[in-house]
Amino acid sequence: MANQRADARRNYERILEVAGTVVAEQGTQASLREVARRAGVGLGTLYRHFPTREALLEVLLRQRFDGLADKARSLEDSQDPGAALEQWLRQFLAGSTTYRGLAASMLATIEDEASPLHASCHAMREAVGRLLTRAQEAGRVRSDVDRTDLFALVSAIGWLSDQAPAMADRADHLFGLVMDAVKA
Amino acid sequence: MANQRADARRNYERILEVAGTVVAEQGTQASLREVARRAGVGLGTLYRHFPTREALLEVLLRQRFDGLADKARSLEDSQDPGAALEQWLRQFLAGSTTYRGLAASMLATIEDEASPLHASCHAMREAVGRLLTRAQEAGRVRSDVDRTDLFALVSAIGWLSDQAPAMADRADHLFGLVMDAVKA
DNA sequence: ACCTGAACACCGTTCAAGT
DNA sequence: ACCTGAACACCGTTCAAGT
Repeated sequence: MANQRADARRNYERILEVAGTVVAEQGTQASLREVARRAGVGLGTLYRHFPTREALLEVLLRQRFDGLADKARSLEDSQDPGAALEQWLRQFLAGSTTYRGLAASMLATIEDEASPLHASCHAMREAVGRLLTRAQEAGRVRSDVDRTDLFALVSAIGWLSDQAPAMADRADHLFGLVMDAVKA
Repeated sequence: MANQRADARRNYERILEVAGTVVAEQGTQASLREVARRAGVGLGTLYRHFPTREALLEVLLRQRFDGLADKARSLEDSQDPGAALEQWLRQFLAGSTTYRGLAASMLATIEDEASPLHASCHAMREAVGRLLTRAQEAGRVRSDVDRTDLFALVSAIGWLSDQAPAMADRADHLFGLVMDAVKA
């Protein structure tokens, strides 16, 4: 990392920066060719740094997961565990609708034990697990619901928001329904 | 329709038949080139009969919607309106997980007033609307839930099933949670 | 070490040329 | 009237050639 050539490091950073922009514009299916083009870099250079599209997306996702993990930890002291969990899930939903395909990418990464982001996800999963356990112990959430159910249902609402503006408009309502489903 | 050339009609039927197979194998994103190839037809012929991928999928979807509309009508006489609605939604879910991308296509078509399948969808929507109203009048379903909420939530579970085997494995459980969400 | 872009094998879509 | 496939403009991915 530290001992790589300066141009290589610059290219890496530049690709990531441009990828962030292009993915925000076009979603996770954005053209990698266009990323290379706009980064002013050869196509091979992009592939050298990020062998797969996943590898590129994963780096973009890492900050997102770390931020969500921090948020979960900061909510652990809340006096109202039910509200704390709901607040965190709402933040997760908001984050997963930033661009098209993100909800699917996040869900895939969360459930992928082999992902390079496993450490980062693990921290987030653990923190959310504690929020969930506390909410369940307070009798606010059904005991037959686990973390994965929550990630799945909220990601699904994120996906719905991608499908049509009419769906995005009722995302709040659907989120409310799902929260009611989960409550004890 | 009736006065078209015999070869044209044969091609139309052949393309549809092959498209059904290929889409079942590869999902809604299947290569149209491969459909034409396997149908033994020029690429231009496929485009002449089906100007867009949507046009092709729509024909494949039509039978599905008609079948679901029939099913809804047959459930209208049930003594248990809550169970009838749930049974129909379960069938909708089963149907929407037949191949990858189907849940998204169905949801898009249902919500698209301009679709050529509008008539077909309309019949289904009306029938489901009656099932829903009866369930609500029987006090079994929340009054703040509409048809679109149901289509959205169940399609979302269909989408989840596409994302990973682990999700497909818990589709029943998630369906149960959503049903509880919707109940009065 | 690292970068570059041509090369390959695919797409979707259009349209001139055929029958 | 309809069919065909070459042509065009894109992809993702690899890799020989350069610095």
